[in-house]
Amino acid sequence: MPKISVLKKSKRKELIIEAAFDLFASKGYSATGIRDIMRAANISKGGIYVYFDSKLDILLAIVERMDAKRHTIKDEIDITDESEEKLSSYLSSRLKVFQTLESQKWNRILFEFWSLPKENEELSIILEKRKTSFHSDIKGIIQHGIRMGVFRSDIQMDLIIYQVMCTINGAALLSSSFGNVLTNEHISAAVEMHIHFLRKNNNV
Amino acid sequence: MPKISVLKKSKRKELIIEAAFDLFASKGYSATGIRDIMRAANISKGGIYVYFDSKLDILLAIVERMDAKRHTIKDEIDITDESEEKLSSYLSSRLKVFQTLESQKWNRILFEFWSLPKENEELSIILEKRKTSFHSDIKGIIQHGIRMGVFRSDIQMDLIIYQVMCTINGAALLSSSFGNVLTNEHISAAVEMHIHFLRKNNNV
Amino acid sequence: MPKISVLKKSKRKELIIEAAFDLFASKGYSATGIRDIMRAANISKGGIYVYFDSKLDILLAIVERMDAKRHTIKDEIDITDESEEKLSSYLSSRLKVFQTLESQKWNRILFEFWSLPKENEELSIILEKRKTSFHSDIKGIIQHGIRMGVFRSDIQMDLIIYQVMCTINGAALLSSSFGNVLTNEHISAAVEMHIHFLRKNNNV
Amino acid sequence: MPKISVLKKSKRKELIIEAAFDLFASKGYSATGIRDIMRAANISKGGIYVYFDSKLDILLAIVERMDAKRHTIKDEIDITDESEEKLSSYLSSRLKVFQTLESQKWNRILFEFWSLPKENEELSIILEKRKTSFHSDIKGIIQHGIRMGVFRSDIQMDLIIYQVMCTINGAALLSSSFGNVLTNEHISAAVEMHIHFLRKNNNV
DNA sequence: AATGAATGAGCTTTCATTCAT
DNA sequence: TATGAATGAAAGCTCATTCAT
Repeated sequence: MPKISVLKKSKRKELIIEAAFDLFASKGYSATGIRDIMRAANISKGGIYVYFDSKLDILLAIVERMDAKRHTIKDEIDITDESEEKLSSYLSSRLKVFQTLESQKWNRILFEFWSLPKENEELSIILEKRKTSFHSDIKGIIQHGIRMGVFRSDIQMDLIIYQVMCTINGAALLSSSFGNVLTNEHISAAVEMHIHFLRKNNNV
Repeated sequence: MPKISVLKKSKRKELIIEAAFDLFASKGYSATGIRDIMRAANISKGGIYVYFDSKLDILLAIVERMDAKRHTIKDEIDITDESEEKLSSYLSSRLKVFQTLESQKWNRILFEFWSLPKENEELSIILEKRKTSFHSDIKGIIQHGIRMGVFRSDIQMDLIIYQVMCTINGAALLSSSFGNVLTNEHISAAVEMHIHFLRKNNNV
Repeated sequence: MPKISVLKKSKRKELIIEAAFDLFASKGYSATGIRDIMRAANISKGGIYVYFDSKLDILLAIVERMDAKRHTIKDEIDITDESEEKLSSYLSSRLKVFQTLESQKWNRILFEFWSLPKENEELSIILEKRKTSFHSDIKGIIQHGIRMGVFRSDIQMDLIIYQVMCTINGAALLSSSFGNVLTNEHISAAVEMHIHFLRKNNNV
Repeated sequence: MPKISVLKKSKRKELIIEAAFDLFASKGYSATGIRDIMRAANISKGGIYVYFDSKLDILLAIVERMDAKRHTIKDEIDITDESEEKLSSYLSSRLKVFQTLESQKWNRILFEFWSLPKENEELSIILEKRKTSFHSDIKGIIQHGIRMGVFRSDIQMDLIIYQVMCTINGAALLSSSFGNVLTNEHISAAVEMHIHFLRKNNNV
């Protein structure tokens, strides 16, 4: 049996994560067996347990990565200052992510766990945190817009946050699970609609 | 004599479907075992296989039912005539459904399978059909609005359909899996935003 | 595949216990696999789990039996009244048991768990109880003898109990694990020695 | 130069044996993993296999050592001459050993293998030898006592040997596995009882 | 129609051992 | 000599499904 000892330890771990990521995305976490990962990563059954304590541990490593990337996106957006642009840029950044294949895979994995009961506490906490920070991100942006006098203040904060979250989550679902490609035009239209609705001097 | 046993038979089947429906919604399809269903439906293990060929078969029966109900909703809406109202009523009807516990359960089940579509061909076809008819429903309503001269025509049909689907699916996800309660205010705001965006004499 | 459905449920359970008992005695508990038991009991892997929750559960069932039998022995002895005879009869009954093949098997299983660390709490408690009741049985008999004036009272109770326990446990070990056959002569000699040592008018 | 490395080598080996000895005694042989030994001996997994061919090989090395020590004990006793004292001193020496922590550890290891003798042939032979030499040691001492006219000759040799072995093995079991501390008083009582039984002018 | 004992492929995980470095 | 990543057989156990009753 050939031993790929040329690959460094970290490379091997990376390989397993990537293989598992693809499999979790396409077959689903619970339908993916350690055997599948082992075959895809070209490693023996026991070999996987050198790098990970359990199947769940592999998932957690994947989720950690997703989180790291998500933070990167938010940080990039935070630099912009003008309020209306801030929402536009936040929304379109978030949606643009869904155009990547990687994000589509991520979302598939996420949906499996969001829709399932809290099997694992650690995971539940991570996902709950994601949701909360998601919510507060949007809140912050919109509040800022209102304070700046660009957004109307006669609308309940909660309602608009809900709507933005609907759009983002809906787009995530459509692009990742339903196979509807999300084009730049779709994104622009979505952004336009939300801004339009929020803008102050809108004669309704 | 035979009529009673037929009735009894269908009652038993009904019982299994209902038990499975609750379990699939709360624990998830793959996490639900035949044992769980058997206990919940107060039937023996072998007894289930009198009415269903497999666990998947139970799911399929559930999905079929969901489809039947969905059509009912659409048919009710089709009666209204005036265009703007038509979209309002379609959208709010669709969203209102998500306020019911039953729909939340349905969505949980659906999401598990939307995110893992390739497992079973039969199921994939059903879900694909749902999506297509969903799409054409919205298309029809908006086209009608444009023809009526109430909706602006300078916008690409595809984009607005996508947006409506995002909102609906996002609301489904939020209400069923994320635990965000969908109030009438949320619905009104969502409807308002979409109508606002589509209305003809909107000075952008 | 032939189904031995003629055998009643309890018979099947009995079969598994007996197969496991023999295997645990000859190969040891931890060296015996579920697969070994399954083959010996002519049952499928899953079939064992119809009757027992785990491998440990099988062992516990065996230990329960042992306990039941042990109590029978003690109860039989309790009937005798005259003190010296009481110890003789207790000691020789206990030792005679070691002549049976079944007891030898039991002891082998016991020794594996007595010498091993407390892997399972439930088992530890059972074994600890056995030891305690063992100790108090002997104590009761000897105290009675002293009260009756047949045994000398100048000896420390603790020492004689320890000696009796040494002899019994040593005989158990020799007969079950070392293969030394325990004859009636051995038993008589052992009894004689202990009585001799305990008798009142012994000029030391 | 080579001498130092030989010394180092044996030190390493020593270290492994000691670590394994403690672990086998406390956790049991089969429950102790190579990982445990490796950590306790501060050596890498592969490193162990430089000095030992297998886990069993480590055990064999431990058993060999035990044997060496046992012979030392017997040799020390052989010097004494007067018969009654000879047995007293043999018995009490043997029992006194059980007061040491090291011997308790040894016994725990031994009991695990005495009760499962067929696993390894080499080990079986060693243990069988131990038993035989044990037997002949006692035989020699008692025969000598009879020849000297101190012990009665109306008793079957076999029976008394069996009894002595019972006491010794019983004490080993009680002290090492049952946690019953063996005091000097226990030992004296045991010796006294045996001598008492064997002495010539005993009016039974 | 209904039961539940029985099946066996499948699961994740462990572990003594090997071997390229 | 020493390392530890890699191996793969085997472990205990689960579960949808079958089938004699």
